Amino acid sequence: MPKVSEEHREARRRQILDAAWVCFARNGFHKTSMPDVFAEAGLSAGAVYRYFPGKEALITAIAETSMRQLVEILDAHLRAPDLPPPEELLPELMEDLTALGGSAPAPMAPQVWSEMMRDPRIAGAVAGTLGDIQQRLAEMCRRYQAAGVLAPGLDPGDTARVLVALIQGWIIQWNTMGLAAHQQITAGVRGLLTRAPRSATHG
Amino acid sequence: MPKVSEEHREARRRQILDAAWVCFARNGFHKTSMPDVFAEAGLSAGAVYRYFPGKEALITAIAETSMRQLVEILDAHLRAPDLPPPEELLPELMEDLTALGGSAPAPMAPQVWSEMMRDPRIAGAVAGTLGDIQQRLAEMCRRYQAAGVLAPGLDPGDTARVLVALIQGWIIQWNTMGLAAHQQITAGVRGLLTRAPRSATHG
DNA sequence: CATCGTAAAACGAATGTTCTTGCGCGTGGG
DNA sequence: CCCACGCGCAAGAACATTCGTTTTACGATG
Repeated sequence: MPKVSEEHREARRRQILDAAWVCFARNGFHKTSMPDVFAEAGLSAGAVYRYFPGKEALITAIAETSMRQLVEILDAHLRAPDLPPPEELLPELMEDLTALGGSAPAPMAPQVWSEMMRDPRIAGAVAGTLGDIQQRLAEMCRRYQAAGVLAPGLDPGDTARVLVALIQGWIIQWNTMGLAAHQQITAGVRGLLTRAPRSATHG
Repeated sequence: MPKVSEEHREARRRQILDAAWVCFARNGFHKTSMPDVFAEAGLSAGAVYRYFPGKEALITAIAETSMRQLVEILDAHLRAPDLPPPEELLPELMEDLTALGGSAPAPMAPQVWSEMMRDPRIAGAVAGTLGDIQQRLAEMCRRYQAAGVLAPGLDPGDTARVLVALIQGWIIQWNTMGLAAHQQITAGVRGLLTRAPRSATHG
């Protein structure tokens, strides 16, 4: 017989995860101690350990959430009746990502990608979500090809992987080198894609 | 009066840095303990601390070195009489990077980029080198434009930043998702750039 | 009354760093 | 030329913290 409502339990989980998010974004996974999370959550050690078995569970949950944010943004664009022009797609995605948080997009992402290399549990929890991202971008490529604004000879899956890589590097540069780098990349992408191979000109 | 030759001292530094490189590549910066480095170097704690003030000095030195590797590869290409065709440039760079180490290129890079966000000393040590990389790529863009294989309207600096982002994401995906991802990106880049805006068709 | 949460203490393990010790070689007095 | 001295180098035990986690006892609450 539960003594508190299920919503209360879920709210506590969120409270803890939100606190962990703040701490991880501020100091990184490794330089964040569990007492840091306790303090940020305003909870005691016992309370946190009642909801999560340990620090690694917090990390994997946060890592998976951070990647899923991008999937949801892509889904929102896919649900819309039509996509922005190709040269505006990535800039819009970056703007949406920035709107989620602070001044730079996805501040958790670089350390997630770094951690994937050495922590199989994080890799397992995140790899599927990265595949989802690629799949959404491939679908967008197909739509562009159907609309005649992208060369039909391009493989959507391969092209999507290139876009994933570009997004990853974009996020890294925005987070490490600041807004100026972001604006340069925006200009560069617009310049490249407004001259990009389209069905109409290369079909 | 030094009791050992200067070459001996420099050899010891290299010995320690090489050991740190192996440890950091294997377990990451944070999951590598100083005793790990001692063991890998075959030296004692006192010996290592005689040559480096602490762990952070090792990290920054390794981080800077790892980024400079890419600069040197780019310089090698710039010294050559002519560049490969644009669609082969990035694949060749990735091959050169892979030749330096194991099965994936620049295994240190993702954690360096992640660490830049939170450690100002690493950011300071690496930002300049990243700027060097961008500058080399911009020079390559200018050469391509002069050769008429890249649209002259593109800003070399902005385009170079896009290439940096693409390389960063490429390295991440190769390291985290394996060789299959690399091959997909290679195919995607070739597909995009063989249809890329060139002076001859858009001039 | 069972449960949830708190506060605090304690846990062993592991961390980065320092300290003390002694080995070994270059050097200066014989 | 030889030998013992002395110093730089390295070793590795020992340092104080800090870590993640568990446990304790106690109060609040449904």
